[in-house]
Amino acid sequence: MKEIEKAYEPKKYEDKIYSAWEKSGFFSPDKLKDEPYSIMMPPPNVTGVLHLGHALENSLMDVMARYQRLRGKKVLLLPGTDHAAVATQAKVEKLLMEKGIKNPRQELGREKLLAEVRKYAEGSKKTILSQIRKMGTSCDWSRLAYTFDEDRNKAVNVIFKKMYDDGLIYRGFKAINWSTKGQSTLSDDEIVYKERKAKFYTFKYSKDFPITIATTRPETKLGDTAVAVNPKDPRYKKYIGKTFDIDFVGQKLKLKVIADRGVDIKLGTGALGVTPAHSLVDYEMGVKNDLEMVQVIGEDGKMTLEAGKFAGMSVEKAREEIVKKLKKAGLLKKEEEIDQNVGTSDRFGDIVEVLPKTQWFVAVNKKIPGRNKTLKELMKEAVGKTGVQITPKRFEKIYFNWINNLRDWCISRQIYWGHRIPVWYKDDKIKISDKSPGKGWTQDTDTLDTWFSSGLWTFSTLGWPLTKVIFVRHGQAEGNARGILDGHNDTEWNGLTEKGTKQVLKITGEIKKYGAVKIFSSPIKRTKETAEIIAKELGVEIEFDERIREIGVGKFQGESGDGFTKARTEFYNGGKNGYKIESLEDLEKRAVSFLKDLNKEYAGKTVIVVSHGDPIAYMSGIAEFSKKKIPGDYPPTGSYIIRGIGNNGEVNEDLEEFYPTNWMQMGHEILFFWMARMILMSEYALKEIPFKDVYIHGMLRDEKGNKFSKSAGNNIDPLDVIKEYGTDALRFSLLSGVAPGQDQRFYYEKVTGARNLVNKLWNISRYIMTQKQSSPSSRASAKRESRDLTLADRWIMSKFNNLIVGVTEDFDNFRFSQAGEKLREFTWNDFADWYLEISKIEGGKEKILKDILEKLLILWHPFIPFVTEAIWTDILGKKDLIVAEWPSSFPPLSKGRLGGVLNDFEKIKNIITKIRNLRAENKIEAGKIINIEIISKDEKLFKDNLEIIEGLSKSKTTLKKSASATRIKLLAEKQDKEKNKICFQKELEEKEKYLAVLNKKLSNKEFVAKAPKQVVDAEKEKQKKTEEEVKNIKEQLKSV
RNA sequence: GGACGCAUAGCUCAGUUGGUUAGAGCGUUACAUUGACAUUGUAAAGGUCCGUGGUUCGAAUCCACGUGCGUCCACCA
Repeated sequence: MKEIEKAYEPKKYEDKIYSAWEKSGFFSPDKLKDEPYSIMMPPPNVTGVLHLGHALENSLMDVMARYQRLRGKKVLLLPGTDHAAVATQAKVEKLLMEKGIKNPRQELGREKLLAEVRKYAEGSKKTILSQIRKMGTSCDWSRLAYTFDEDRNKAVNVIFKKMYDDGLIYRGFKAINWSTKGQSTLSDDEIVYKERKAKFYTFKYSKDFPITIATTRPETKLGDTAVAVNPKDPRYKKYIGKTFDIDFVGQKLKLKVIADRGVDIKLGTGALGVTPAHSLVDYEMGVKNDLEMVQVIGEDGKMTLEAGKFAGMSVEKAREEIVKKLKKAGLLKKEEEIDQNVGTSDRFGDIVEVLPKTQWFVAVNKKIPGRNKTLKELMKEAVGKTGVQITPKRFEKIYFNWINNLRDWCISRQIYWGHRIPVWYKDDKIKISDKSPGKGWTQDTDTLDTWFSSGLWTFSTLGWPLTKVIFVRHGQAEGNARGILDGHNDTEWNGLTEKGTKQVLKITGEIKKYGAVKIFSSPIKRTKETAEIIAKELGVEIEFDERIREIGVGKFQGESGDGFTKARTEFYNGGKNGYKIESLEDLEKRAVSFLKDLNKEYAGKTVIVVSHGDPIAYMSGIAEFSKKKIPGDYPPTGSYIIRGIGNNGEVNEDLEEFYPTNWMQMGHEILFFWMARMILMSEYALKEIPFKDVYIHGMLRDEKGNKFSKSAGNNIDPLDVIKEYGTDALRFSLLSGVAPGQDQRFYYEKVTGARNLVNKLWNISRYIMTQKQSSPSSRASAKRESRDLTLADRWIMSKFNNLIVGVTEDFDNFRFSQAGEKLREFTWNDFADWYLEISKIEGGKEKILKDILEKLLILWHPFIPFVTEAIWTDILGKKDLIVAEWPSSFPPLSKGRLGGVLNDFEKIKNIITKIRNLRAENKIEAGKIINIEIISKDEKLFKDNLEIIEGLSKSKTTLKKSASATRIKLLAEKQDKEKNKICFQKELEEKEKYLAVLNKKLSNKEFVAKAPKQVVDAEKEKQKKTEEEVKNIKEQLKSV
């Protein structure tokens, strides 16, 4: 065996191991079998590099993916990135501005700016992907996706059209959130509220208006069209319904007094000015009361012409002026300072104005045609009992709370970077299309909210929108019955037989439920007849298409037997022998062209394709055409195969196989942005939940508990941590000592601890594998090799068995931290500190040690993949740890003996610890062998394990049988009597106190009567034991 | 205004459905160390589980109220 380094050196292994993993193919589910298990990576924004939060996410996903893979699942962990529309454009614009381009949008124009953003995004993407690799994430790179690539764009366009057709996406002139700095709309969720001081003005619009109102924004009052009061308010009842023409600081206003139950009688003056154009709440009141909208603030953040003489002023300036005028006119009643939450743009940072604008919205309160439910209702139903499970559960409440407050979602943005809204205009006509419908049409200039495409992530990554195709092979024809080879020509033996007709009727009944919208058929007689039967039964239209006809068999037409084989051979040889037979390539060409067209037109829908043996075998992928062997698998006549057909005409089984996804992890800050939208889109498009389980993790903070942020300058690059401590150490430190949903602090001591642990495991392995065959340190061990298992053996096996069960349970319940804790405890304490030390004494344990080590590495692998792999291959010389078999139990110990073994071994451990303790208390030098006498009723147990006791406590021990519990005597040593006495007294005190507690408990009649019997018995047991111990210590005390 | 979370050893945090003499890691103290590992070993010290009530045979755990910190949401005019 080659030399193994004393310490594990991550740098030497990690990159090498990662590329070996990639090469192995096990990152892809295509090489795995059995039950599918899927996790979608939350795609990081291409706004920069990954931070520690991403490192945490990668660790979480990967620990789960690897665990499931080891459990034998067919795991898909799908990687990707997010174009992050506003975030990315805002970032690039900022960079450009720093370079001196004052207004990038104006100066560069759409195309040039887009090119800049794309360049930045691509660079960022590259960095991010390499960082994900560094984290050891075992994702399937062959399925890498990007929210802004072609396939995802198609998904966006398809769903946009579907929602538009269903009336769920509409265009409307409404009050929306506007970022002046970003020159774009924002959804309600993109607003960050910041607390600030504001002046709260109480005033009258004019002398002749009877109601006093209060506001922090007098300038918006120029756009007021109503005053709202509570219908129950006696002060204002008489005015409700009346309209007043008034003069407000020189501006003519027409104010209607309206009643609204939402108005708080006690707040302010109990009346408020309603500005439908500049407040979302007022807007809703406006809709209810049919109020006019007067826009006094413009998109540039300045007062509009509607604001009369204030036009052109900034909002702040107008406010100042108005207050001045009110004061002068004696209309200002009160001016007080209050704390106010002001909405700001999360990406641009400026204060968000509300103003009216024509935008695109998703209607959340409108019934979906044919489903009699609103999107909001779908979202509500999807979470909880039978739907999505959220860990920890409390986030369900937060989710529902959000849903209840949900308004229509504004999805159009005025920025350039993002999916262009697939809407075209010509005069007053509107068309939804991904490309120009023709001359004179212009596309909407807006782009979509980034969360619109993120919402599709769980299924747009799996090939959606697929066309569901039911490939039907025609029913039995004359030719089939007679064994005659039929090409694509119509011949006299081409019609369906009676049996054929029956076959078709039968399958028609079966495929009815899929709701196909169209039948495509080969025009040849046997398929035509088949298609017609189906069409009649289902009432669906047929379209004949030459591209799915049977292959041309040239001169073999009408042959049977031998000709059949010849024709097939020729088909795969590409018709080289001059028979003029169609080749596989020919078929491929026309079939793929057909399927591509199909997917363009019927994405998201189901169609029936009636065709023949060869084309169906090819199109459905049941035969291995690539190997150019004559396919053995044919669909029999009158049978059908259902397949999803993807963008490139390929068979796509991913959606079928991996949806809904099994598990998703995310931070709580993204719950509404993302989780809610994914649920919305998935329930709407697929009528399914996007994932079965969501695991919410907390936010990472720095060692002081502050958020990581650029401005605070406390950012930590995960790569720096990896460089110094290794990926495994970083991963384990992020996953241990945390509870789901709870924020966690990152500090280096924790990483060091994890690094030490990794190294410990390395050295345990090194020791076990480099041990010379049996080097017993004492006399008896040579004999033992062939003997039965010792107590220590049985103990470690029981412990290990418990570990397997416990860790498995923890993983299954997403208790990663606890699984890690258990593993650490076993590895370091039980296995290394006790068992390994015992093995040095008892000897002959090579096999047990190796067995446990191997299985232990498997248990550890999800957490610390690199070091376990390094040990597995380099030290153990084994292969493919990544798909090793997760241990179920180890080894077969009868349950009855288990408890006894653990108990007995505890006694041994106790004795050893006590002796060590005695040594320390009496300051006996470490190497010295001391003489001990143990007097105990467990004398036999100690005798059987005397070697261990003596070896681990460095003592020479004599045993004496007694009826009572265990006593230890230190012989022939000058003992520190006083100290010993104090020691014993202290112990005695403790024990007596405990005994008193037990006595009290057991003398409580109610306890004995009402507590479960097990509990009472356990307490009695403890009482008995403690009584003995007390007696014992008392005796020892005497002898000191 | 509503909701949620946190408060456990000097520090950072675990603690699944109420049944332990309340745990871990780091730190601290003492001792040890050239054969797996100083990224180590052995031993020890260290807690009124925020407070007050309640439910219960039994509460760190459930309930109510209070205190301090944090987060989210909202028609905060």
